[in-house]
Amino acid sequence: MTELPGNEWAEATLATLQRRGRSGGARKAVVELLARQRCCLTAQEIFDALRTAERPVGLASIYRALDQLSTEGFLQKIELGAGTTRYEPVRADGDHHHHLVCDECGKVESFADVRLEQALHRVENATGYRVAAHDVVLRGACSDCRT
Amino acid sequence: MTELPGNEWAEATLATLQRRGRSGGARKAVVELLARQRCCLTAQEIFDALRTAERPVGLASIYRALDQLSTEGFLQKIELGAGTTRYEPVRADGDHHHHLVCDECGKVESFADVRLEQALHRVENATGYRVAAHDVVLRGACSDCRT
DNA sequence: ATACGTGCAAAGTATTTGCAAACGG
DNA sequence: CCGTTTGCAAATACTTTGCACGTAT
Repeated sequence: MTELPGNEWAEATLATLQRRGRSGGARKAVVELLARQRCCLTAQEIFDALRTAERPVGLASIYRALDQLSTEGFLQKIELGAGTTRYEPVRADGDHHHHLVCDECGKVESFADVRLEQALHRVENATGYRVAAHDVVLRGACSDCRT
Repeated sequence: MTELPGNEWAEATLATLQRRGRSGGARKAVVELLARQRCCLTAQEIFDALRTAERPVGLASIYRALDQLSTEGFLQKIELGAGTTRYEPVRADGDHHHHLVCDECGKVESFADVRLEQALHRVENATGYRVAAHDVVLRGACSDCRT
């Protein structure tokens, strides 16, 4: 039986941190919450979720955890243009995706497309940059909101 | 002789606004400054540029102008992930492009790629959304900064 | 013990808003 | 004139930081 992919990521992340002598309850709660999500969360959403359901964690600790985890490559920062930064797990592989935002209702979904990735890689190789990451955001009206 | 593309955009934008009974010196200065840029600017950069060189404009007026102009489709909002929003003219055509950011020095460049656009359009049609815009950002180390 | 983690409150930034005065047709 | 625009200052929203206390090894 394979585990839920989220748990796998959480366990690997926490194990790596612990090996580096970094452990702590607040960060652990953040990691475990993110592992269970299907899409990216904001710091405030994490704060609210942990406050009511699990282990309350100070907002500052959440920001610190998110900053560390994304700097160390466990999380990806995602800017969807609404003034708040979102974060989501960087899972082992096969899960690379991008985001689709509904300008009306704010809904966020994800999508993946192999040909898009191929086109991106071609461009990346042509830039002269050592490209470390790419983000694609599509904005529009979702099927519920298109009038 | 064709005009500079920037002036063309500025004139069309200001003329349209004026037809709608909307005119004013601060917004005009913002439009004319943006028209002369080769890449996207932040509100603060616009403030600084106008303060020293042209017509001083209050920061609040700059934010208001940028908000109106992007809502009305004259400007595109660009989020490059540094916590500040950038804006650039939406020119008539043939200038559709995306951005390349150096994580080390902060430099921003633009690029365009037909095959990337084709891949994006294919994806957009498959989403079920009415996609109004798309943004692509590549991040990495530029040729000067890659060690 | 020693280094890391955490929460709170205070400080910072980026952006928005209320309002009275100035402007434009 | 009358609606729009502007600048200032105050307010807001998000995020970061200083610091004293708590925790893990």
